[in-house]
Amino acid sequence: MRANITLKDMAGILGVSISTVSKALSNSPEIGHETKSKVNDLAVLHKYKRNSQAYSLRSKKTNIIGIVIPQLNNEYISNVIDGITYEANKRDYKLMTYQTKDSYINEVNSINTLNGCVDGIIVSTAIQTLKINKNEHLANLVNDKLPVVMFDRIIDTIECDKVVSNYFESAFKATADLIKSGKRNIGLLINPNYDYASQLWKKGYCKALASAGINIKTDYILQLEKNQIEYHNRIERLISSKKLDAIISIDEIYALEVIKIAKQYAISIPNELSLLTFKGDGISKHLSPTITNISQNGYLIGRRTAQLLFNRILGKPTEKFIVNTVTTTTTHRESTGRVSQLLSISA
Amino acid sequence: MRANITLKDMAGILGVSISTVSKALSNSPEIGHETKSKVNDLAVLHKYKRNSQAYSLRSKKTNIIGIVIPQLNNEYISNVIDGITYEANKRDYKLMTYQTKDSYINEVNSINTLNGCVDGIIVSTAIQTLKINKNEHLANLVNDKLPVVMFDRIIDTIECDKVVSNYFESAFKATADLIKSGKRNIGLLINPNYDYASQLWKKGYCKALASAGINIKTDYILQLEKNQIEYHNRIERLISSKKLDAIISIDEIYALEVIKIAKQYAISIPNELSLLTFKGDGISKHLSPTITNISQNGYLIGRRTAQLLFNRILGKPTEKFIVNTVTTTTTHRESTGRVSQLLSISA
DNA sequence: TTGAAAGCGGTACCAT
DNA sequence: ATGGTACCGCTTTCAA
Repeated sequence: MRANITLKDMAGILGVSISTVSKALSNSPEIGHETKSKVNDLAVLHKYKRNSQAYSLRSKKTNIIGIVIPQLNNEYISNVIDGITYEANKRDYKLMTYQTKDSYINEVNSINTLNGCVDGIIVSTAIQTLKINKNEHLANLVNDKLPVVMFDRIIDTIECDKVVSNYFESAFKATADLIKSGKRNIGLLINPNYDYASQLWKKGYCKALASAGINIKTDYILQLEKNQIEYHNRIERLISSKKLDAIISIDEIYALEVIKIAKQYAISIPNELSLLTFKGDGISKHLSPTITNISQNGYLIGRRTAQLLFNRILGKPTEKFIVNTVTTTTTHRESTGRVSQLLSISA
Repeated sequence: MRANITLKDMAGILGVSISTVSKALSNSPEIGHETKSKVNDLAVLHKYKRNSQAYSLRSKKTNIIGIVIPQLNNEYISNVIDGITYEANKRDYKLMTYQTKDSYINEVNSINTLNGCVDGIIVSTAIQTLKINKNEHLANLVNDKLPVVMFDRIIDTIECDKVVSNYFESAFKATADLIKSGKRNIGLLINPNYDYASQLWKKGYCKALASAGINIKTDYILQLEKNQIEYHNRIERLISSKKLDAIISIDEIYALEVIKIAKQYAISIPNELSLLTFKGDGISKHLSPTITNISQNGYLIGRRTAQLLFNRILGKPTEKFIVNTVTTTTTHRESTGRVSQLLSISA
């Protein structure tokens, strides 16, 4: 830790008291113009930076917010963090970011590390946490009155502000568009029910089919888990049956699997099989065929999430907790050629 | 910031002095067994956590290290951070991670935010910083005697420890393997010379060609920039000339571009064109064809980098700065079918 | 308008 | 073995 110049040093140099220097720097009306400019000049000259530890100790604020997310490995989360960073910088707050790699124990450890040294925490919970359904670590934060905001992978029972995407509507529209373009046998690749988004994707998908009078075939819905090896086989079985004319994937990796398997079985995308994916903003446009994708506006989600958190940290405490929904953006690409043509949207 | 129990509180409860409590908790030999266990029990009961601000103020250490990297959006960097996290947790250090999105001004801001509130900084510098060749923000850290370690995107003139991959050897071996399998017209997609790794890739590639007595064709070497739109056209021109029988790409996105263009020109990978990529650990195995890739061991790089940093922070100061090289791992996949068969390696 | 002093929560030296 | 005290750098109340 670098030894910066302190208020005491500056007071010594200028022959005034520490309190005078402190007040001058915070532009207190108590201090005369002359003194203020003397102090400010010296501060600039010596690149004075307030010691954040001392300030925190005194003020009981750390000016740090914690972020706990499953993985740092994609374009979307990178944008979320960018959005959070923007809001944090604006308020002179710093960030501590931890990834859990979707492990419960990592999540608990990260939360514990953060608790006590941050003014608020942003969480998108690990798959494993959802799966085993243990939330005390998060409930404790709320009990401790530490402001918490969850996004994406939220937990209903935790009482805090939340930011999500319009999963239901996205799935409904994606499905309805496919139906409009003549598809009737649409596969759905989602996560198990413990995943909040997947539940809503399923509902939106089912609603769209029902609205069109199409029977829901449960074997067209695959609730997959990435750490189970057989997920590949399940997708392969579904595709090789050749019953489908479209597939909606909630996950980019599953979509890549679909492309690989389709190629293997000489099924042409999009001629025989349309494909559309959630997530995958980073690579969808670089693949061949380019893949239509529904992307979450990560940057905006990050900003909203941070704004809600700062409202709790700095602001007027609102009574009710808010669930803020950010809309997704669909980018039509080659993998749904007919759909895109019909809707005459392109990108 | 949650109000935790303090030493003073505990001293009050137990009717002993603050110093006694402090010493008991740090297991000082000065304190009697009885007192120690009384104090420890109470600490556990009330979940005592040392106030890190107060500790930092006193000790002049923040127990935080800063990380400044270009982007958080890939598997590799996620693993690097995992490695750093492991070493940091071991020493009870916390992390502040900032991404620059490859912008110089973001990098300067991140560094400045971090300087003064961390005990050391790990940097992989932004493309723009390399391009405009401005380093004062990093040189200043070194001058301030703040421990710095750079990895991957390093800057030679900054005097600090560094961790890199064996770029030269990787490129040499990749090229030599392709030559061994009969390829003679090998394209190379790299970044401009300001990128340290690209320079070495080019050298390794040239050396391998020279060793095999193959003339180096400079128009087979494309030094691309992602933010320039024409990078796609340059790749397309190179591939559509149909002069190549193999391509080595230093970047995953360029490799995806190659696949797309090859498909467009009905050039079969790997039959007519072998493809091999650096980076891309996340998706190479999910594409079709699966892509042979040379991956950097992100986790290990993270650990080494952190170890070097902690040596400087905590340890015996070594005189000389170290450049630590971590070897890459080649995973042979479909995109270099013949090469992989010849070398009888698989994955 | 300026300054003295207390205190935030620890640590460590020096007494007892 | 235990306690008193000074101090880390800053903010803030109260006094001058």
